[in-house]
Amino acid sequence: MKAANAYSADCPTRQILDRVGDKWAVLILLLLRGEPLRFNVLRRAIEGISQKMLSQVLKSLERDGLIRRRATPTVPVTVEYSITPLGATLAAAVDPLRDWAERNLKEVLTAQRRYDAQRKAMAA
Amino acid sequence: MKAANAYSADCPTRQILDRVGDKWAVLILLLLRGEPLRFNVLRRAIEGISQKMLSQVLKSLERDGLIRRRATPTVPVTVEYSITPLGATLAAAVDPLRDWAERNLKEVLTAQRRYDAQRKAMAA
DNA sequence: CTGCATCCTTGTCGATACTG
DNA sequence: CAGTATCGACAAGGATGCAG
Repeated sequence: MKAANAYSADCPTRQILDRVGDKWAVLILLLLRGEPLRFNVLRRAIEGISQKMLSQVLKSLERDGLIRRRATPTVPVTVEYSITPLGATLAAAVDPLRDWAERNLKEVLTAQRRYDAQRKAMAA
Repeated sequence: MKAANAYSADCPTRQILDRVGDKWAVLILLLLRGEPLRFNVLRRAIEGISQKMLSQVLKSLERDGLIRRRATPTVPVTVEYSITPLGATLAAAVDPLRDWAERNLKEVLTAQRRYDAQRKAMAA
């Protein structure tokens, strides 16, 4: 009931959370689930991501074996990113979370307002 | 406006991901699922978290309505954190992710080694 | 025991410019 | 088109000390 279910620094949950914790990574994974996409298509699909971040995260996802990069030597080059079977299983595991977000965001926002209002009242 | 399946900055998925992206928050949520816990118990259960971070994240979780804080006016004061029904549903949504982590961490690590080895070979 | 305030180091990330 | 390189601003996060 206590120390038994502690979370050591190297437990799988924490290692994966470090990656899923990257919001960009998850968004990319979800987008690629539908079909392979090109660099600039992803860039435009994800509002606010910089080209540096996109490049970085794509590389990281490829390293983890979650997506695959395929360059075709046209001029100029075109590069397609696609999800791997492993990546697809992760995306599926993220689905419940996305569903939860859509169903409960409003309630979370309400709780925040309540909390803030109460704190403000106490300050006064 | 954006493409049909783009992720705008204010979509629920991104807002929740910003919170779940906090690895500490998720760990705390999972720990509290079992039973209410005190501050220092949590601190010890989560290897490597600083007291500052713990304090910060707990407050944030409370604000979001995901956990509840209850102080009993003993001397010295003792504080218990417990999960709310809303928080419990989020924890449940995170479960598939934790399962995925445990089942697939090894494969991810393998992919990383493969990737690194290949890059090293190309550098040479 | 449970925190908040302060300082300070470190890393993160956007902006910009340039290459194949 | 698809990146890499560099710089600088900014914020996250650890350490410490103090308070309720």
